[in-house]
Amino acid sequence: MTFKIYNTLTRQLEEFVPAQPPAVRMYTCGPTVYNYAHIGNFRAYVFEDLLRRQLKYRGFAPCQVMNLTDVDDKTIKGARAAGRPLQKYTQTYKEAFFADLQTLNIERAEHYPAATEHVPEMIALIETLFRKGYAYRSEDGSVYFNISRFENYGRLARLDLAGLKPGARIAQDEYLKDNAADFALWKAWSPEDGDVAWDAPWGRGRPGWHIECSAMSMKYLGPGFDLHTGGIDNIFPHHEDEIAQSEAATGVPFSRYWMHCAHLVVDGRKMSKSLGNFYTLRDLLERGFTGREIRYVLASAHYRQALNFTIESLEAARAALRRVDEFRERLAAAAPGGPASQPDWLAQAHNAFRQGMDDDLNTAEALAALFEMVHAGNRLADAGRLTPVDAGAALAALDDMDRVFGFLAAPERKPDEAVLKLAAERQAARSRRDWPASDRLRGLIAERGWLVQDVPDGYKLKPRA
RNA sequence: GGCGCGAUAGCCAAGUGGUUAGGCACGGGUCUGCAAAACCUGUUACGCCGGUUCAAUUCCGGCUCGCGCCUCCA
Repeated sequence: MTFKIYNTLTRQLEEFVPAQPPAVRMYTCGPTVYNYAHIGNFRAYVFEDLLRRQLKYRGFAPCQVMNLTDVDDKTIKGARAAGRPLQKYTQTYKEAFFADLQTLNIERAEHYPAATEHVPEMIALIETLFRKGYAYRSEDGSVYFNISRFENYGRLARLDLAGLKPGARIAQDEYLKDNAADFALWKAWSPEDGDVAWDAPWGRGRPGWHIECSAMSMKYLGPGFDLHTGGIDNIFPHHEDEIAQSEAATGVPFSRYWMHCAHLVVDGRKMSKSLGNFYTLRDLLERGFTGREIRYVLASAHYRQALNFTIESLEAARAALRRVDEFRERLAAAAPGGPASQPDWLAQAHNAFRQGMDDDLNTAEALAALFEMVHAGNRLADAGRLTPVDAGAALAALDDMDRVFGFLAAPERKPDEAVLKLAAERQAARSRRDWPASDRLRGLIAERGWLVQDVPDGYKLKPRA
């Protein structure tokens, strides 16, 4: 069995074979730090995290670079509006971004280069493009890439240049380019930029968005690398432009595999502030959902399929995870231990999990395999036929699957003294068969966020979540 | 206009030329002082019209509806 992925470049399912296994050099387009990232952004980051974890699971050693765009139109505008220096402004959102990654149990990449710290590299790259005749300076001091010089332009997006229709989205008079389809490598300083500017041989200004990713990927991964990922909307123009710039400058193929994550919609509609269906991660946490539940929802659909995100799906995630947690608890209670075992029901589920993930990260299939395992294990346990050895093996399988899923481990929460005391009082009331007092105490405990469950030999306290 | 994607049960969501995906919700049951939780169990769906085929939700064609991108949106 091999790890297959859908390569946007060829529009085909391909076996993933990095240039120098086990190393995998991968670049993932990161956030523009002008605001809190929203749930749609995080779908892409969770997808990339699943990919990263799957690579590790398969024995690869990823070196992942995720850029932080901390200078562009939006960051400059946002900083001005906030009346703060650009660096201070973006710092706030960089920190929020990393906190959010942690909330979602997203593993850290090896490198998080910030655009503002790599301007010299970008200038050098643009100089190379000048030298090779791909770049030109316009009257106002901006620099553009001449796409007519790059014959493969449009290959990734499958766009026919002749079919490009200059439409409403392009302000023809905004920039002074030779060809409307040319894109900016460098933007000449304008008064709105304030003190956000760098000196370059061709004039003062700031780098364009695309050149940032080319310069930083080359610096950390070399001129050509294995895998590049991002949101589907980045295919054109961002990734197309990255390819053009990079290959024009280096003469070697840029990324060999490209993977793109489909969009997330909320309640079946594109997320937008005016529809009131726009969520940041923080919004959802404030509503009482956990990062774990959110991660589950984001991971539960195939990454190339539009994901319909709803509050109900978060509630479904909560219930599904509770079931996994109960199963895990049950396994742990079976006093597992002894020699390793691999009963059929477990091997089957475990294999189905691997096959699902190997098949272009089919998380929905892998998740189904997980629940097949829960189901089979519970049945055996109910029948009193789950041996401690098999329970231990099942626990190990859960942990193994969680290397990729990253949401199977139940967070530990301990009730405080007051709750423990109430629960003890309730138990006392129960033993003297004082049901009204017992029920009243159950209510008090619930108010403190805990659920009492009566079990044969006493009671259990569960967070109400 | 160009390129591309989708339509699967109440909701979410895989997949397959014939054999139960899975989750949530709901019904029934076990357990329980009552509950809750948990577990077991049940509900057999593939937009429309043609075609190919012994057999189509799956392949082909058309249609309808919805969505994305088409110059700096994950």
